[in-house]
Amino acid sequence: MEHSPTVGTRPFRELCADHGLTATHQRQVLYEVMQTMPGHPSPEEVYARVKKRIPAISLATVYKNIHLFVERGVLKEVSMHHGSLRVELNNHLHHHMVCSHCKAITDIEEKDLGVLPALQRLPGGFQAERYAIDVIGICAACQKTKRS
Amino acid sequence: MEHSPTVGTRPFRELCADHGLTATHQRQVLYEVMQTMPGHPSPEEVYARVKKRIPAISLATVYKNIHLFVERGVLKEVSMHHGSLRVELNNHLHHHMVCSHCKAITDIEEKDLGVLPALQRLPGGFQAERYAIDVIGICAACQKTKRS
DNA sequence: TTGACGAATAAGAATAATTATCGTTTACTA
DNA sequence: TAGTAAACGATAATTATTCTTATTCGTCAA
Repeated sequence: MEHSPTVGTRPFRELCADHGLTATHQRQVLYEVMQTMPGHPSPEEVYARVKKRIPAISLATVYKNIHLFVERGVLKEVSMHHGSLRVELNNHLHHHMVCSHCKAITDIEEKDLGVLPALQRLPGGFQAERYAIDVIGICAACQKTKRS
Repeated sequence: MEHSPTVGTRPFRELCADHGLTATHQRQVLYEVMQTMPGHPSPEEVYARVKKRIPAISLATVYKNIHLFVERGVLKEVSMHHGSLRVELNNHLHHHMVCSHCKAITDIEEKDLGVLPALQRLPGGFQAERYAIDVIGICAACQKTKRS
């Protein structure tokens, strides 16, 4: 099975350099796997997928690198109404709709939600970097199965 | 040590009745303790405080009643960029500023943030009930202790 | 009022999720 | 290519959450 080792590799190395991370094989696979999981995967789910490509990888490594990615801005932590850590790639701007009944999280585009006014001059000298909006309510499926 | 058992008791019983909860001693203490913790306490922190008044209480009881309070709308779950559940009294409308460095959460009034346009007609037939905004950034204290 | 019944509760046990530790291996720099 | 710091993997420890069960609470009929 022929493949070019440089395809996809260079962008990842650049990404690591940009974020001050050393580029390890495990991290690259972790990152690639998460690119194929567009939702809000749990660490266990990511681990299961990565294990197919690196059977010897440890769950602790997955946790450590997820936290590291979050810390360095490669991933974004999704505010949780789950029982476990959830993340997503820090790609395009969107927010979340959280069903208060079944806890499902779905994405909503910023344009479908409207934009907040400027984030300058917040109380206490807080320096804003971004904002995350959770719209909380009842999803369509739960509306059907629920009386009143 | 004399104290009037009705002071503070009746409002709590009313609150329970309003939310369809039976008024138990543990719940009352839990509620009273949380009133003295205006921030966004974790279950462990609440547990530590409650234990001073009810040494026999179990952490599980704290968790269960916190969840129950959230379910019935007495408490509100704070969207977390913490590793653990955080709650607050469900009092007035505000959002949160989360420091991505020290994880502190401070409240921000809705008027200081601006208001979102209407929440009608969301994609997928999602029925919105409320929204919660997290402004993520660096708090004043962390700005000082951080180079570049 | 009192006692039996059913529902709701609290405690502790059990489980799940996450983090810390530590010996070994790997990646970057000179 | 050797030196050094960082990362890895295994597993233990800790923390968070759920489950189970004995007990308690409130109600209602006698």
